[in-house]
Amino acid sequence: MGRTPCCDSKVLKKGPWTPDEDKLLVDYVQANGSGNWRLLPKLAGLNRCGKSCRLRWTNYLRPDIKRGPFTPEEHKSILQLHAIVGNKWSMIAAQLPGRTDNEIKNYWNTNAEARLSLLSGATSVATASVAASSSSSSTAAAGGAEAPPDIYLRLWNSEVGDSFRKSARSAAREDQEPANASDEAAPVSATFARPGDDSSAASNVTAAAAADEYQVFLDLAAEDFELFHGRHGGFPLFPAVDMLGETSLYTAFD
DNA sequence: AAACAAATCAACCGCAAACTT
DNA sequence: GAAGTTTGCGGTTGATTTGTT
Repeated sequence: MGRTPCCDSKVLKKGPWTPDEDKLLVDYVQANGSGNWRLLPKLAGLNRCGKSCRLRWTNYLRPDIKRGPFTPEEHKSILQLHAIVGNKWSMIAAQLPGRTDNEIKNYWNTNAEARLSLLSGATSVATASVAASSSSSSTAAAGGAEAPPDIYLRLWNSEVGDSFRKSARSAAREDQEPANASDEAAPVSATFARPGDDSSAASNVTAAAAADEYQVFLDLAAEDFELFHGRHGGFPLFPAVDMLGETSLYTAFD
């Protein structure tokens, strides 16, 4: 799918914004709203590409931006949320009012060393949990199916998931009689088998069925429960950070 | 005070999803 | 449904600031 370059004009300015440019942008957006970012620079009298204007506005000029150092609470939230969703900076930012994805991303990268040293001592538990979540970005980047965040696995293995499996199977039986007598209880290990995960030597029908069920569950969670909103997310039904205490990998950090 | 290194963060780039025609 | 356009995201870069020798 082709696309024209955003900043194809060589005369458009790049680099740091001047106070005058900031004022032009703020005045225009406050008067007219952001609307079409591609047209905005021309309308606002800015010699910038729309992409640059949008970035400047969302990361710096927006009136609700909270500047200054991260509070301990924000720090904790970032650690916990990252353990669950991985490098989904926009999702993390959505849970931290006034903070931008860029700011959080910079903060995270800036503190990488300290983080790693903590993790190195943290974590047999962390490995499993973080692996499930961090793979969401790596597999997605590799073009594979995006792995779900850890919260889905927890839901899947909770009473909610249990209930879902039962209802799904009863529905399947109605569609497909006689029932397969062996499908009653998928092995516990199979509850972690996700589509594409063929690590099990016995990649059998039961595991595949469990994986299919899990995918349906994910679809339901995304579409019907609306756990994920917007382009990539935001999860308004996401538990408050304190509720994630049991999955916190970093409590020793405080 | 000068030179260098490290840390920080604003901004850019390319990609892909979402949207429009 | 296909093609084209716009928007949003995550990764990365590079300029600036701060700290150290």
